[in-house]
Amino acid sequence: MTGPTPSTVTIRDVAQAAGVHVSTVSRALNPAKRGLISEEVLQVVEAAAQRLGYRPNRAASALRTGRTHTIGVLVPDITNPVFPPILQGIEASAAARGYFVFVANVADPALAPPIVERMLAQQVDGLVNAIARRDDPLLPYLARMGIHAVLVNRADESGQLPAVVSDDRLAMKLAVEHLLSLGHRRIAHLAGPQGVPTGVGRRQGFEQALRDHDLAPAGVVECESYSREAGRMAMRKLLAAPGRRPQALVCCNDLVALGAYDELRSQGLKVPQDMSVTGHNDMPLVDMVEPPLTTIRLPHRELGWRAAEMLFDEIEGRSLSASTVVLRPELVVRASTQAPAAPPARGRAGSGQ
Amino acid sequence: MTGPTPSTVTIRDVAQAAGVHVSTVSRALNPAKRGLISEEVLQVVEAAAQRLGYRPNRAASALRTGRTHTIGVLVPDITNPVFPPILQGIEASAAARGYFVFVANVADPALAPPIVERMLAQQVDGLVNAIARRDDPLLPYLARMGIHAVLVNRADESGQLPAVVSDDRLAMKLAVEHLLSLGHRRIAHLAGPQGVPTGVGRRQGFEQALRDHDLAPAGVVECESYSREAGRMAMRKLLAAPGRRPQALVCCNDLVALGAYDELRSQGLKVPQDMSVTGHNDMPLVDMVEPPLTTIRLPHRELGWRAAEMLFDEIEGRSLSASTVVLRPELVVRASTQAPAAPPARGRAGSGQ
DNA sequence: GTGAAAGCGCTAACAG
DNA sequence: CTGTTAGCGCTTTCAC
Repeated sequence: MTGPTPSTVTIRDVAQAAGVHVSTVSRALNPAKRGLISEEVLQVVEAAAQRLGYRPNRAASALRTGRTHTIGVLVPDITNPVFPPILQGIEASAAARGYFVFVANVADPALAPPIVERMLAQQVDGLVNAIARRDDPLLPYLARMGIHAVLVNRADESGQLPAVVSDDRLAMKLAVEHLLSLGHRRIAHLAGPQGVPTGVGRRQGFEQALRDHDLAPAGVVECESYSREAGRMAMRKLLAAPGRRPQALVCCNDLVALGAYDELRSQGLKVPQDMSVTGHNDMPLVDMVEPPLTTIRLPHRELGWRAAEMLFDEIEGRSLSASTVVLRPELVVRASTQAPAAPPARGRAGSGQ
Repeated sequence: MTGPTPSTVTIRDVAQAAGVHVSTVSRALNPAKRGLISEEVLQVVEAAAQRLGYRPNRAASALRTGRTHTIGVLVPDITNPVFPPILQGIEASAAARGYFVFVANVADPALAPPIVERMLAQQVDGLVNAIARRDDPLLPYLARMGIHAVLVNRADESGQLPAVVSDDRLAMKLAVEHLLSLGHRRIAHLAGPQGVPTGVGRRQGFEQALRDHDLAPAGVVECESYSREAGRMAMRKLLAAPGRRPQALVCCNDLVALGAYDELRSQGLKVPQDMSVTGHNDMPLVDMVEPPLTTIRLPHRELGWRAAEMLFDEIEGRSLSASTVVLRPELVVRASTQAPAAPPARGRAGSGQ
């Protein structure tokens, strides 16, 4: 924002103005090398650069050094409220370390390979991958090519690439034990798509948590996606199943839980009186829906931040030992969960049993 | 994803493998110039490129051509649900035209100039700016420097840069006339920060809409930001003002409306019985809060898409004539608005008046 | 239609 | 400490 700078002033112009050689300018302007330059020359060069409005050309230095100070981020859907905070964490880390972030919305997994190709053509220094799937061919590809990459939110089950994730088993344990402590015994699960790691991780966590208390699921239905509509369909399926209706429902995600709300309401059932419901993610506004949703809160921003930090460390040669970082989720209790109603036609027992 | 490509294979390697000169390879691989090459050479070159796993180095072509096929996007807060759809639109347009998008979260306007500097150093071909403020020094700077830039969501009041925005006056007119048609006469406004264009545009739109019906605002309070907490504070202020309580409230934004909900509830007032409330943006889940929010829906994704298209056209020399594109918002009626209660101590009149 | 040659702006040996 | 030199990979005149 200093004065009316015309256009392309190069290191050569600065050198000329300062009366030194271009390489001296290069060194003077490079924080890592300015120690090699005498104080007075430094002054002159900086003054000249300032005065001319010099702005280094990263494309040129990239060509020479092979480093662009640029990373790519792959997300499945920016519009899903889980990702903006993750992105924010990544971006904050990048900004702090002088990197820029390409964001690509990879709506269809089939589009991932060409997008990655284009990113590599852009010479990105590394990738943060939030679109990992089970048996994803992209993962071994990245590993084999030696491309710096870190996964976020979804882990790499084959362990080839480092990842930063939330503890899905713990999350499910928290939800299940909360419901158990309320007195529920017939607990069902609306599971995430089994093609993505979080989908299976949470389902297994759910089942394990019940097993730890010698209980079995009162139903598990897989959702086609992590969306409200998919949640509604899954809920419909669950309610149509034979046998006693579950007392409580653990959902793989808040949107799915809200879809379950939709279906329950349309069938004349009330949350939490007729069924307790829990979500996962604690996305914005789930505290304002009716009833406010009991859910699991994830440190999304930190997920992104940590993943980016790992990536930069790797890029810059400070490779860590820890290959997978697991962050702790936490239970947030709201009004969508309560003790089950007393069994009908048996008198109103206390909460004893 | 084709075979175990080692690392840096260049145009030179392809030329050698194909038995032609590098410039021939360059031409053959450039869609705009392949017409200059004979069919058979084309085959050979493409086969060689394929076989060797050649991937063009954009940093090199950028250095040569001055074009990076890269744009920068400046948003104030990725986490605000307004921006992800805008970003999605931008990204979709970019992907379709072979560009990548740097996303920078500019939390503090003071940080904008250095971020823009860094983006220009990265040789971005242009900028989409969603952080314009009133009297923003960045705008004349961009214009003066001849940097390709398009504003989204917030307009440039000085008209120096093209912009794609929603029609804020129309939005307010829709909200106000909806409330008038319900029978409200004492209508107040929680206004957005007057430092940003949307804040003043909506306030003016609100006032104008009332004036068109020979009415005056029943109160206008400015929020410190577009947040729920700021909405709550503003609501508190409005309720503390002397005079009769407004019957209806037009909010600058959904989050602010939800903050108003918070405060109304804590003062024992009910929406919509005691006060009708409208929002703006129709962000996800406002249809699920209690009561579901009447609001104005904006074509956010299209806002982003159009802005990006304008930018690319400008970059590629197809400059448009239209400098500002104004998109139409639409009213979405839900349960937070209803006819005012009959005046107390006057009997229960019908909805006649 | 294809080759030759120069050079985009910068950095990194290698002298001195 | 500073100057010299070469060249990163690609595109683009200019010849032929």
